[in-house]
Amino acid sequence: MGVFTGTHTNKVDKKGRVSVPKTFRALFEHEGFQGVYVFPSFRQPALEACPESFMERIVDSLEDLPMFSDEQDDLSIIIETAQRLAFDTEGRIVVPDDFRSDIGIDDEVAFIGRGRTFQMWTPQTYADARKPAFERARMQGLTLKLRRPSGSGED
Amino acid sequence: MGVFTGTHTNKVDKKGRVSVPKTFRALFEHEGFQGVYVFPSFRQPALEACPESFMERIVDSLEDLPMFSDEQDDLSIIIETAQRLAFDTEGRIVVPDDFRSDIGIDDEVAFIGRGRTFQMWTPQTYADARKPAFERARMQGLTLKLRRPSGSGED
DNA sequence: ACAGAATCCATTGACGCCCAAGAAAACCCA
DNA sequence: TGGGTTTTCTTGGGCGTCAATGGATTCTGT
Repeated sequence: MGVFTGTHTNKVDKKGRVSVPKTFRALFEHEGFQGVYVFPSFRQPALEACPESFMERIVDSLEDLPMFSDEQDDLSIIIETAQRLAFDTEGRIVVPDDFRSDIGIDDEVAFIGRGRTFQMWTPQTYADARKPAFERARMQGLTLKLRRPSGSGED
Repeated sequence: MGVFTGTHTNKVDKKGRVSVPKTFRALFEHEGFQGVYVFPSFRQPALEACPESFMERIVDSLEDLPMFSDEQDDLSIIIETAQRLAFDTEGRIVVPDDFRSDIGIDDEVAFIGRGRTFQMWTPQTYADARKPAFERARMQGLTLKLRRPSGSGED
């Protein structure tokens, strides 16, 4: 199946085009739409991105919330702002200007794998934001309780 | 199934390539992806490495947390920094420069088996770190209570 | 006709693949 | 058991392919 992992920094050209890393594009092989859905994160100065199948999961999850509730209204902003960006022949996308200026992207974009989704940051902003998080993890002895492997009862 | 055990030291060539010990590679026989996921350790000046199946376990565990939550953000560091490194025909991987300089790897890497995962150290750093740990274990008379074998009632 | 967008083409630099020794371990047989 | 042989693993380098990048050209709608 595969997951989005790692960070990869690519250049933005004058036309606003950026190559999506090949390792990320590879995960779109079985997608109907060859491109990404992108929307601004409301927690970080970054853009969230995901394949179409995942966007549909978000929509479905939103439908589980009560219709006309404040929560549904608020979270719907994801769908309202999400842009559908197709890959060009070389696997690039054009990030809309307002998204770029929103998070201060100039001539480089850092692609950050997040498992089923990925993010796009200004490289320096990401570095600054992550350093303290990494230190916190080190100091607090961050642990992760692993889910049992799905196949067998043994681990 | 097999586990990663022992320590093996191999050379890094000019291109940054290192052979992953054959005994480790053998455990990837039934993996979909022939290569490792590598990320810096929080706890030690070392790199953590694991097969794809293990990385997917981490992602699944993260998905059990709510999207856009703080916990998910913090734990995502693993996935964000993890690089997917494929074996070449000879079973080597290329360790990215920033990882190497991070932990001071120059021309040799020590592969340390840790069961379901393994680590990569600068040989000297590992030796220095292990000596006191081994002494502590000896002095304190460490013991380990074994889990019962899962298969039979035989012992 | 013009602006914006999509497609095509060329360059370069990194990466994977192949071949060829060294080095080490396993093997065999006397 | 020892020595010699064979196989396997590791290491090194050359080369071709492909991904990333930049630019030119065509297409589209207004």
